[in-house]
Amino acid sequence: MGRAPCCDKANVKRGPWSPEEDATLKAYVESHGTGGNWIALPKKAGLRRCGKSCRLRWLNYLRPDIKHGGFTEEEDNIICNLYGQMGSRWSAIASKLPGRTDNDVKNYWNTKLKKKIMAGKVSLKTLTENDTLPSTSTPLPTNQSLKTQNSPFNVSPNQLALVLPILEANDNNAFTDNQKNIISFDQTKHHGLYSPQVMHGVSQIGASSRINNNTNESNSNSHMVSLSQEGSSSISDSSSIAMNYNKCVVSQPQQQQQEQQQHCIDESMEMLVDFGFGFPYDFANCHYERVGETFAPEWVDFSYADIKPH
DNA sequence: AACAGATACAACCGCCTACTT
DNA sequence: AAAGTAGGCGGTTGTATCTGT
Repeated sequence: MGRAPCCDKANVKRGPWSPEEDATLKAYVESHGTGGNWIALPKKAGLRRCGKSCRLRWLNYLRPDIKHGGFTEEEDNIICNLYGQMGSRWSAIASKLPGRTDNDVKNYWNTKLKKKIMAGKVSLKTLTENDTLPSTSTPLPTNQSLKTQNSPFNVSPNQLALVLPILEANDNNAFTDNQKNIISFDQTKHHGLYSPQVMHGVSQIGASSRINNNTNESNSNSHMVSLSQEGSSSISDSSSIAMNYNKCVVSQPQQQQQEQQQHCIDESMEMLVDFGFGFPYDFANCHYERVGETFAPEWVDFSYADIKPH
């Protein structure tokens, strides 16, 4: 049984607010305050609206100090920097922008700012090894700790995305039928889509061998992307877990090639994972190299951020 | 002028958390 | 301590408006 609804949906008005409703709510809140109880407020104010709806209307639209539209360049930069540091914590980001609401910032990001970044008009702060992660996250595990990680359940959600593929790496059946509702896209056609500003390089889990997909041993350039939203026409930022199973060559530094040649050709997993950071950190392309019986992450390439299928 | 598709943004939904009983 | 509840939040949807054909 689900949770009880906050109001009687059949008897409350929904949809856009009329000027009269706005005036009623504004007058009531200005003269009485919210009373610390939004659920009871609409009845007291004489509105046929859900309390949550009233709260949202007040906070996002009617509050006297609200600014609408016309984000400045300075605000763009603040949003980009904060997003780079904390991801899609819109409320926290909006709190640094006087007069802006979380909804406003979120909409602005989704409809305009993201495109500006992709066009290279605004740069996004890139995490480096010296940067700290958002305070709500524990640091990403080191390469070593990931390799020996047995249980994903004592780590943060951000880490979970990194650990899950290891557990499921050998098991294509770990994915549900819905997840196998797959769009394939060609890496070679998307490799140049991202702007230089959008995260590429190697994550904190450490750099090592890079996998060369352009060799004959590489059996496919086709990556499989599972959708979390059936029927969606594009991969959303929050789509999670995609996979491809490849046989490919691991490039090694010249001097090591001869002695390690027998290890150079190996099976690897490549995965698109959701780190929970939101764009552009989603869709890191994780490469996993077989180590003994398990797969261990070798490097993470963020260059696939925000790719779209064709 | 009419239509289709894209865009912007307001509003809703449902989950999570903190607080109260 | 457990259960119930409201507030807060991020993700998603609905719809009005804009733009291109």
